[in-house]
Amino acid sequence: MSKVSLRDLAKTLDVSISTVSKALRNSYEISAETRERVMEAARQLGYHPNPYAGSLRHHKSKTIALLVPELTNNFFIQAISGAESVAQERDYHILIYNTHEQYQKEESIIGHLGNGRVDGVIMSLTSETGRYDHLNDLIQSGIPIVFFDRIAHEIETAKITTDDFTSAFNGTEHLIRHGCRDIAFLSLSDSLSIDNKRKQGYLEALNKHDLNLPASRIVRCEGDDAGNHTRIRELLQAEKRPDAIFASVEKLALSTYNAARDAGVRIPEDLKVICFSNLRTAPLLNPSLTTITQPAYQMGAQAATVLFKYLEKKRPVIQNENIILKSELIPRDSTRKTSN
Amino acid sequence: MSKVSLRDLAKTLDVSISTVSKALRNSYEISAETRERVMEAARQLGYHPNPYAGSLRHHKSKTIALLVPELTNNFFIQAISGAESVAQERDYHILIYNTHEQYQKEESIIGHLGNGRVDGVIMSLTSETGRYDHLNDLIQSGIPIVFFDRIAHEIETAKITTDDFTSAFNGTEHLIRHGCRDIAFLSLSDSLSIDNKRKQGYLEALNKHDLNLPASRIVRCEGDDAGNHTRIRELLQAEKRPDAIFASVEKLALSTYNAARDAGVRIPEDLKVICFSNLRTAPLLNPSLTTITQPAYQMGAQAATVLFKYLEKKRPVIQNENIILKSELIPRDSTRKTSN
DNA sequence: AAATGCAACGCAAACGTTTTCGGAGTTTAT
DNA sequence: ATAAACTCCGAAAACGTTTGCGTTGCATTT
Repeated sequence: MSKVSLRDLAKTLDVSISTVSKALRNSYEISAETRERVMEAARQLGYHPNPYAGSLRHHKSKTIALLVPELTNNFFIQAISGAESVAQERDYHILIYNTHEQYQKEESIIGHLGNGRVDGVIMSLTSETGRYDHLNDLIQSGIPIVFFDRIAHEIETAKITTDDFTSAFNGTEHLIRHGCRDIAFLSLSDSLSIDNKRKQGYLEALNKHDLNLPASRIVRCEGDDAGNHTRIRELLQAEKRPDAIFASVEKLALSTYNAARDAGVRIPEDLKVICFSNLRTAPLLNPSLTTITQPAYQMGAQAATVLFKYLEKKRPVIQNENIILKSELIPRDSTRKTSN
Repeated sequence: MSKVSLRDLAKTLDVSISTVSKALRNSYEISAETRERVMEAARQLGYHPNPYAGSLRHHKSKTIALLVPELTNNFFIQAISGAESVAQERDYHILIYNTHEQYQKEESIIGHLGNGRVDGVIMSLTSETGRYDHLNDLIQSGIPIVFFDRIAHEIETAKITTDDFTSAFNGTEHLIRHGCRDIAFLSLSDSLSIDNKRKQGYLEALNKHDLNLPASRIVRCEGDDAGNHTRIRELLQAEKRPDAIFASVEKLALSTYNAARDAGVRIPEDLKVICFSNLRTAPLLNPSLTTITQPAYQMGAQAATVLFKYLEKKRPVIQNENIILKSELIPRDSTRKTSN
């Protein structure tokens, strides 16, 4: 039972190809009787239309691309899961690409998406991405992009984010209320919008509470886990170590846990830790980890919903729009007040 | 700058479409001079070939599908990541589908993959999947499938698994060596090959050590987290509770941690826990979790490698082949020997 | 001078659809 | 009875490629 085409159906039924095609699409031009015959034969022979032939005619692929900077990451996975659910409902297909936090890969992949392979793109930027020509080119060629989390402000389109500034502000205040005065901020990138917003929220909270900290309290980390580990360990073993760490992303908090263990620094007695995270095991950690949890699944679902809404129009140019969802601060033991 | 086709290039260069096409593919039929002119123009106008036109001609899409029963799952994500890396190297594209542990979805998605959308499939079965007609049909229609982890023995093709029997055997012996005599096994499915192998390994170890346990020590769990939680809590609060739990999958171990906390059962003093898991935070849990960790990334990469090897042949019929990778037992505190 | 060879290019078919248009046959209206 | 309208279907173009083959012009060989 090899592939069966319209032509095959037409031949066995002794009608024309166009009749078969119309019958399958319930055209009014076809009599009920032949329609039934065609349908039956299609079922019998296991006919499935060749998607690419249709794509070629319609300039629609019913496929979107999903670009993320990291795959083994709870946040992105949940977002992907959300987008996938919406796509499955709408009979869309999802091509997935890992940009590995590399601008060069992002550019290359976006380039390959040019000519009709996908109808639209959902993406989160690389931590290296500082210029947006490749993205603008794609949009110019008629393929809309919806951003989530790591967005490009400069591009006019729909962007799904969370209240990063407020969350970071609240998170920092949470630390201050629990007795911290020397809070280090672990940053991932200088070019990323979310990183900057979180940084600003952190600084604004310090400012409100008249805490003057040296610029070195903002520690710039990288993709490399091992490097981050030693960087954080040095921070914790320095002359004057911070009494709290605000990790801008989950993996930096995990590195902090490991580094603290190595350095003999107790959490939360010696060091309180909070971070943005979608870790399911946060309540089970030792100690349980205080997190700011983003609605990752909803962000992905929302991004897909917005994209599909526009894709169903004839000329899909997405309006500039900022959709901001709320994150949730979940206090746990890593920021628990201690006697000393 | 809208989409530019071969025809557009031909028109601006005042040559025929076929000349342009051949020039771009470095045909010997084209002079070096025109070849350069064409290349330059293509670069200038940002020409990218329409992938679907090519697919239509060649019956090759350079695309594969990846079906997993769950997305928010560390094992599957790492496997996906491995497959994606290999695919990106080879310029293949990956369509991703979540079957949500539902046979019906699996069947439907497989059905839609019939006519040329993909060149091949990499998948892990649903816990509900007990019949394989849909998969056989797909293979009959010329689209090869490579299984990983949750495989279908009945289908002749390449299958990537881990040494589930041995790992479960060793894991159970590990528990026995650490003083456990009443070990419960949390199972996920009766139809899944890996679940059965793990169960057999568990039973064989019990047998070797002359431990006779009632059949009720094998607890059949489900997809529903809440249900599992109460099921496990009841197990722990029963008259005579087990002194160890062997969770066949990660999420059942996490439910066990939660249930133990609810029931006031201490790990590892009252209950030792081991499980198959790819959790990055296993060392950071309270207590740290003893795991049998599968080489998930390598499994995905391996599956992709095997698939691509066959796809490059003319008639891709995959030989029956069992590729078995080794899992690693990593002892941690959840199975630590305690005084009492 | 005629025949042959070769280099460089264009024609056209094909992949599997969808859709416009026209045509044949039948029914309805005048 | 003739014209008009309607029903049902087929022919063919188009989407953007690739490729076998034919064609042209020129140089080389006899």
